[in-house]
Amino acid sequence: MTSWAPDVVAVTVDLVILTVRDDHLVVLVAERQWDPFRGSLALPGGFVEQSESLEYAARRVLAQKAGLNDPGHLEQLRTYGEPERDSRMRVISTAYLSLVPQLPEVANLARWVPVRALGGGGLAFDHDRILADGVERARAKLEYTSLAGAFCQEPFTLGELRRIYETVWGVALNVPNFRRKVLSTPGLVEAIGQRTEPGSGGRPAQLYRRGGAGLLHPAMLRPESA
Amino acid sequence: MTSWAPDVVAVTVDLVILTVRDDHLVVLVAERQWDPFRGSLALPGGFVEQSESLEYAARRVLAQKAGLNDPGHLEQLRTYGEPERDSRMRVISTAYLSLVPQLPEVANLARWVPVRALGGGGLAFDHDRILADGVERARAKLEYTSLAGAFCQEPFTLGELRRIYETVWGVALNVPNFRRKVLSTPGLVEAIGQRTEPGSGGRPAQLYRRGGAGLLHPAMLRPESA
DNA sequence: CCAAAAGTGTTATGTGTACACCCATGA
DNA sequence: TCATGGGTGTACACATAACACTTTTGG
Repeated sequence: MTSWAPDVVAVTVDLVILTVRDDHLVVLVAERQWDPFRGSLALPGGFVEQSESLEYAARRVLAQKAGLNDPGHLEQLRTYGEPERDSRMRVISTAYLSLVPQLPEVANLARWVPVRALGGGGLAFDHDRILADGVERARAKLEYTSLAGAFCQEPFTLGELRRIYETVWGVALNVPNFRRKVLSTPGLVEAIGQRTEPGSGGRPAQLYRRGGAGLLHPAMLRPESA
Repeated sequence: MTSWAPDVVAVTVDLVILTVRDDHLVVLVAERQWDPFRGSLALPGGFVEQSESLEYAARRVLAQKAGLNDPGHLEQLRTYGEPERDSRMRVISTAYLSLVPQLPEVANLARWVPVRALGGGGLAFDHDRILADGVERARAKLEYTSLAGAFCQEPFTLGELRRIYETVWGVALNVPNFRRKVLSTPGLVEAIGQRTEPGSGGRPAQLYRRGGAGLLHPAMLRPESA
């Protein structure tokens, strides 16, 4: 046994937190207070502490920087480790993807920005790439999982659920066929036996909550994507 | 600016290297020479050096420990960062998944072991979990990508390609339907206009090479999995 | 009355699946 | 002639896509 020791690096977590507001897919970003990239927008993130797991660190950042104590959905996205991605030191970052319902208000210095407004550029570090990966993951998983429900506040109508798909995918879906597809997929949604209060024109809709199924068989296919 | 400094941890890469040999899905493992887990089997891995990217580190380990200089396929799998996963120090590990053709021989101290022989237990650290994640990723990606070709040495027959799917998925596929499915998927395979030499009974088969397509539309569905 | 959103019915089209059958080779 | 693997044809079940139509609300 020698006195050799491995190189050490700093490890962070960065969060892609998505929700749908006013028919726009929006992401939570914060303005950086210090260099590098002072004044630029960046994804919420933080260093991983010695005795916490990566997921625990992600939940801590979610609570501290976004005020979210119960993320509807949280999954690991990918790890980014290019040597020059942070000019200060060697930092590798494990990104997490969180999908939350519309409810959260702007927290601290963070705010919601439409993904399309960022247009693939403008975030600090390699966060444009991380955001793009997160959005693509979310789009893909709507197809074969029940993840769209994570964007909805319960109870929800099938119209609200459909607008989630349409917003995230950026396409229009056929209304009657969407309804049949959702209802014929076991465990995707469960009717709670109530209707919306009439109030804004149109027939009151039945209300649903998320079902127990995680994976969809067969998948909900998106039309040739936009 | 204060003198605060982030916690630092060691970062490693671990590799799940899969291939198909004799109709078995096998993984490359090495016997550990030092504690902890001395004598146990573990996935090939190594520390990430200061100035190399994670993927570069994975390629270096692939070359050094497995003698593979041109992996057919290499992708990031997931990052594992539980605080107690390595008793010596805080180590987080980014796992990579590599799929290679049958050709490679056993290298150095590493050897091929059927995944089913490990039976979900027996590897050092949390490598059972990493292996399970890698196998599940490979199984899933056969469905919607052209990844099965990465297991084949070119040129290959449709029968060989079919046995890849059957071995990885652990199911039997309908022979005529598999053929039509593969040939009707644009860019999956390309005929090279030659046949196998007759020699072992049965009609000589046409030979193919991998096509340019990465994603399959529509997907190759696996029967209810085994 | 019309507009808007929910919800139902029907039909064409395409894809997956099952199975019968033929072809080319070795033993 | 049989066994083995390659390769073709065909019919049925099922899912999607397109569109016409009805229901229930507000203006």
